[in-house]
Amino acid sequence: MPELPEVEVVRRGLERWVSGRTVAAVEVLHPRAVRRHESGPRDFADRLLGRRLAVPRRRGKYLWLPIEETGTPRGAGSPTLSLLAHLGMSGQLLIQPAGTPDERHLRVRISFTDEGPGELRFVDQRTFGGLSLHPCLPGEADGLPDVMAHIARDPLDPAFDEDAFPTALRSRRTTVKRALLDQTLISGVGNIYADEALWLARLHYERPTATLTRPRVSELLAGVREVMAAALQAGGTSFDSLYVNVNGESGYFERSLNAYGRAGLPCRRCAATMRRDPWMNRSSYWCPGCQRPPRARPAVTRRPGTGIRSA
DNA sequence: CTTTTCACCTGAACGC
DNA sequence: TGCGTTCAGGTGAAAA
Repeated sequence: MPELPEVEVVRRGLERWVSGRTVAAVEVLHPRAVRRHESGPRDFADRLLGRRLAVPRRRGKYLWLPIEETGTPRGAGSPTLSLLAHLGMSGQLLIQPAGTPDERHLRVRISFTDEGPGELRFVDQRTFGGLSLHPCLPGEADGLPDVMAHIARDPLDPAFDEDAFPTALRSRRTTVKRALLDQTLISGVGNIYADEALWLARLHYERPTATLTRPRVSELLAGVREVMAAALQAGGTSFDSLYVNVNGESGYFERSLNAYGRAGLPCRRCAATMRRDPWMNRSSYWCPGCQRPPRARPAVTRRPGTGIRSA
């Protein structure tokens, strides 16, 4: 289940093995893998052919390779087209020597004009992920695809707005975990690292965002960064065997997880028995000892002219 | 406009 | 053994 750290590991792999290479052939083995490319698989392949891929970029869980302009000096101007990749639940980008037997769930193969280390393969069992080509937002030097305009900056982005985040989170009328998973508010956080960050910040996932003070939100953000930094340090982590990094090596990190997957086990901080709650067709893992559930409050109604009163 | 729900997908694990 | 059910969960369209 790739979240930001895993995607960053893949980005680094692509930077090393794919940057600067020219596309020689594109084979789409499953049309669903390029469904976000609206002009279809044929157009996807045609547009990539003969183009050179620039240094990959990332925002949250999205990864893209700007297409270098042809006929202009390298580095001149901003890119106008980018190859966007999202790994979804089970996507992998693999570098494989030509001739390596196809993976069972191989969806797209991109080969290059040079000898190089091999071809780029997009493998995805559940086909939630995919590849697509998009125009870039004008003026974006990084070639940000236009379809990503609504994706917030992630907490490892130097341009992430520290001051605006607590205000924005507190103004959402929802609960704190929902807010963490809202990619238009903060990107890159998925179910696993959300639970980890909440555990670090001693916050229950159902805490209404409006009840958090700005300092508490900042602590939570620090928790998000801490768990992401640790995962990145460990080489991008996911214990789901479906996740493999760009070179095909699995990343494993479960020993470092304090909340996710630990139902029935003692909390590493207070020794209380960890719990798993069904939550939005998913799971939330939490410690009843140090992440106190919010007290059930009476419903609050707003009436024009009378301010806020309890029902 | 904001917030919530649900379809999309496959395969491992599990219960009977 | 085999069959049906549950679970995993990011995204965005649709609904509320």
